[in-house]
Amino acid sequence: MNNCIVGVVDDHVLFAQSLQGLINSFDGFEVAFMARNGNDLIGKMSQNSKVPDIILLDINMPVMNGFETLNWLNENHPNIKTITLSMDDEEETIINMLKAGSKGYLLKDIHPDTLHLALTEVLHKGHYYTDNVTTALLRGVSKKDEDEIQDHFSQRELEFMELACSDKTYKQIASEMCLSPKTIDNYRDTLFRKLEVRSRIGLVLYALKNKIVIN
Amino acid sequence: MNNCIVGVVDDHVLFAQSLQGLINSFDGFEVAFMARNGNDLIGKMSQNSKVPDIILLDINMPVMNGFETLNWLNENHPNIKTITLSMDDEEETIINMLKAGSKGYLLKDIHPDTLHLALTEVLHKGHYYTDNVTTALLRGVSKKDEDEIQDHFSQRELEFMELACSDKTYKQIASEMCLSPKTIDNYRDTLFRKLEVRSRIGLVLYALKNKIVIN
DNA sequence: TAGGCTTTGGGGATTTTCCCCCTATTTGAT
DNA sequence: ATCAAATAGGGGGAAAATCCCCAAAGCCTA
Repeated sequence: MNNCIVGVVDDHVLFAQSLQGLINSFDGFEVAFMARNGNDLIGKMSQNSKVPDIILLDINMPVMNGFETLNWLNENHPNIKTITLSMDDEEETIINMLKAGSKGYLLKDIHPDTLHLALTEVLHKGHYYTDNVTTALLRGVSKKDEDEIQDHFSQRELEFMELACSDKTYKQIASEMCLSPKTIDNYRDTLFRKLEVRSRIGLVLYALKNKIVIN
Repeated sequence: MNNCIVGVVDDHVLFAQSLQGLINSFDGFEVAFMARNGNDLIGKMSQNSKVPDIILLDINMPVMNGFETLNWLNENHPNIKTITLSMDDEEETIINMLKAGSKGYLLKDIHPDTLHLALTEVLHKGHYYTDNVTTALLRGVSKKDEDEIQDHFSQRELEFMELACSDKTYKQIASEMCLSPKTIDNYRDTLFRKLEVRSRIGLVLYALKNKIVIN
């Protein structure tokens, strides 16, 4: 059985080197090469004959960051599985990396055993998702906090927004809200200005993106 | 230290009873009551003085199903944590239960140890998300498979749909696609009929819901 | 009690969208 | 070789949406 080849892409030399030592100590894993950013990786990938099975990828790197690197890998080496290894636990960052196909998202302060487990799982099952990943994804599907929404929109505006996110004309919305179409005109205009959009489509996209209305 | 009180809501008597036996055998857990569906639960909750900490909830039940029951619990007993226990591993079902606030989603054929772990984690951390949950959520944020999309829409239609999901007029879209506005009219009409929608909003909602265009 | 916000409504004009109708070329499949 | 799509385009009209303007009642707060 051959070793699982791992690549490390991180601009923090000290961290990357200790990571290499750690991974080489894992049975069945070996670090084939290290790169300081995406550009460096591209260079090393074209020279090196050993294509890695798994790449550990930092996000914040100069020249070419982790997100760009991941997209390049998807295009050029779709079979390589990547695990993001970052200090950033911003929800949006996590989701962006997952959307781009990262097979795992680990914070840098995890226990070495977790890294070992992650590598093993990604190698055999194809992915390893920790709690932070699921939590981020979960917030992505659920409605924003009512209180937070109500700081920015009145009750009536919210009702209108909800109905605007549907295949209905304003006339129909007006009658559902028991209002004159002219009043609906008014809510629309107010929201357009408030959200700086120029069309109902813009309004709908805003409402969905910000989880004010759930699709 | 008091035992963690567990409620079981499931219409399969045999399963519910063996589940009760299993949970009672776990150290620190005890089943306080069982209900055959949501309605039954509501009745028992009003009589029983012992409010459970955790409720194990089946989805497919007569009279009042798991989803409705979960929403009732959210309204009336927001502190009770629920774990869904179902045979259905449909992605949409999973996501709906999670949106409604289920703290875990287990398939009925899991190992007893997993149930024990789930109960313990939900009690202490507030949630227990297995791989099936994360996978379902992940598919919810990522674009549908290109091949599958292309079975239903032509390349040009997809380009148009992408642009239609933005705060732009058809005139602007036409010029971005280097087409006459009349041609855009045509793509719109074709898609409206194909998707059975009556407005651009409907088109946008379809594209987003079906992950054809990612927001 | 004055100012501000929400809610409600209207006038009027301009665009945009929607919904039919129609033609023609190209390309791929049967 | 023909038929079915995809692609491109057009005419014309009705309906909706957009974008200004404005007024007034109600309600809360400083």
